[in-house]
Amino acid sequence: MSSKSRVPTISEIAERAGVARSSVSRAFTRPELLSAKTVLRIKRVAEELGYVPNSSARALSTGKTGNIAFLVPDVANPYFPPMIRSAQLAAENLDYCVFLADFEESGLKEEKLIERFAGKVEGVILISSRMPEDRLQGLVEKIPIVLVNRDVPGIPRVLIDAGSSLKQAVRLLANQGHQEIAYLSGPSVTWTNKQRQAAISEMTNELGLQLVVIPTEKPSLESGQAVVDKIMSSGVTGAIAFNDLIAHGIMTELSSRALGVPDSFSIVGCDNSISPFTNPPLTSVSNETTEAGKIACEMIMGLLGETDSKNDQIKVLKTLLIERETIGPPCK
Amino acid sequence: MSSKSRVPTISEIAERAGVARSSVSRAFTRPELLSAKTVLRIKRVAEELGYVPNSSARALSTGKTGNIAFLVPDVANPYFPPMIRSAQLAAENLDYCVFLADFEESGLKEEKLIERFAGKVEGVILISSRMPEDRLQGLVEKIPIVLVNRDVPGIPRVLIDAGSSLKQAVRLLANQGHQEIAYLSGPSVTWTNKQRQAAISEMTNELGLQLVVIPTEKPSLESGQAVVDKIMSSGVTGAIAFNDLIAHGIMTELSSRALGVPDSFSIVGCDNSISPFTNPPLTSVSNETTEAGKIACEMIMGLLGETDSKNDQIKVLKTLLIERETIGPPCK
DNA sequence: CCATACCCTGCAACCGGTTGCATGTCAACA
DNA sequence: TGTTGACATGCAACCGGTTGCAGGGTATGG
Repeated sequence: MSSKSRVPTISEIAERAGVARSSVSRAFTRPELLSAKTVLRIKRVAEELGYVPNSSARALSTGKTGNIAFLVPDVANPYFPPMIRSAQLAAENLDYCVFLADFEESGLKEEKLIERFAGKVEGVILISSRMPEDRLQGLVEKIPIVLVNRDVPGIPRVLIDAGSSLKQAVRLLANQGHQEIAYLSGPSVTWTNKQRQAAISEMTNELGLQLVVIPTEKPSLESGQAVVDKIMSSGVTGAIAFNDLIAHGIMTELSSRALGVPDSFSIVGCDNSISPFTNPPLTSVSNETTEAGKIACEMIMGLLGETDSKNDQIKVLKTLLIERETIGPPCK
Repeated sequence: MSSKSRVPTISEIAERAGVARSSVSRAFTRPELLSAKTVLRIKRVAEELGYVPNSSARALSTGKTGNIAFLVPDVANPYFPPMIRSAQLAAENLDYCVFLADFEESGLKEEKLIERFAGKVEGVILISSRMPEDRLQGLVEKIPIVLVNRDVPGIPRVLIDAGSSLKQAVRLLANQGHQEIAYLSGPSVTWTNKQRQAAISEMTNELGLQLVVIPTEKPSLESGQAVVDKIMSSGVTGAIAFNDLIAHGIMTELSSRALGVPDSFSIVGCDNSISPFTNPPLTSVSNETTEAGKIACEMIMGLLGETDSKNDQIKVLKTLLIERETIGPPCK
């Protein structure tokens, strides 16, 4: 047990510098109220003694902790890290620190985590929240919340709209001659999944294609691999997956059965997370997750009065279909 | 600006329940000191009013914030998220919250972040720290620190030893007939890179192979792609990369030049992060990052007196070479 | 030379819990 | 029935900052 050298308090600095405690406080928070000379002297003494303001004490008297929480369904899903990073960066620029937590795709755990963070943060950013709408509405009374990829009226939110890109993907498949395609759906409660499925469904109807919806257990590689049998027996010739991980799982499994993509089967991913690096490169929907994280953070800061809140209650980000090499004509 | 309903304080609960403030406090922290009846009454009132203890106030008087910080060089590198998740989970079980920050592979930023967190956390877990050793030694006087993949005497640390697995990989390449191989090195200041390079170098010497060390700019896919020209002109017939990302970048670039793996070139990755999913599946070194995160967290808790500290100053985790399909005979 | 105003600094209360110590109550025991 | 001690609760100081208000000093203008 190494003995930590104790940090000096405001009182010790005050004594050493021959001023009142309040002056020391002001030297750090509102130096314009003191004479330049005094500020300098105090800062010198503080430096010398290695003074660091105690943030619990500061938080107690100001009521501001300088922290926010960032909750994601699964840190290991490559969709989220870029968002985490950009949000953290944005927070850092305003001297905020960010707690990260993984709620493991569970609305219950999500709620528990929020409760735990409640006293420690000034606001919460919820990514792909699984909580029931009424609980969210209740929560928002107690703490500022910003949602990403969840559409609840009255709560500030950032939505990434993959709809038009997915419609374009359907059209692409139709142009190649596909008549029956599958949608490998993601977590059924999420806004993201509902929105993606709706867009695809709308477009297949419009073009007169047959759509088969096949649920997956999790938006992971493993779930993609596991669902290949169902795809094969459904008779479809192409598929759009909820995300790149599922799509890639399918590619891997097909490949192990000596079925090539796109020769034997066409496939489209979503999120552009790992798609540039698959072999062959996966056609996918690119979205600005980095931008989304940044905006979400700015929204929270707006709610906290740290930045000018333009009171943008909702921000929708566009996406782009990136055509690569996994779509071809149907193979029967 | 939605009006947040104010949280009641201990005083209001006390008044409503007809007891002293201290009793309310004890009802939550040391209920065994009060009669069961009183505890019940207080808790009921608290529940009713939606009381949540103010953690800043608690932190101020106890000196314990209940937070730790977890710093990684790059959140988006798939090597780290599993570690982040397991550490967070372990912390959560002991009622700790974890701050996450990305120091962008920079020792300077790392130091700045630690400074910022200093007052807010009880301890810091540093992953692949880039800070100079003397700075770390200085830091450890001020705050409990646990290192992962950095070997500084006197500071508790978790090391993932890929050495023996990489030696095995060299042997595998030698058995296939390779005479000259390359090591695509990672961030030069990191313990991980030094250790990996040393192991490979030792084994190539022992087996009489020629080793070419080719530096990469970052441990990323892009850097892997960028370095293919150098590899080709070096005349080697196989390579071991610092990590899977670099290895996969190389595979992608080779593939776009119509050079197949392992027919035209043999390659080995490290970390087993994306290797199961590349095409062809990449031979790589598997390591227990999940375990490492958990252990690091337990070590910190040990330092904080939360768990029995077995005073394990150092923990080394073994690795395993996973043979897949990217090693073949040399092609000249 | 005095009044006025401004600038700088100190005083003291406050933020919301925690905790050592004192006090009061009641049961058990002699 | 008086003494002892365990148990339950209250009192008040304390953690380390922040901030409204008051007061002293100095410059400025009449």
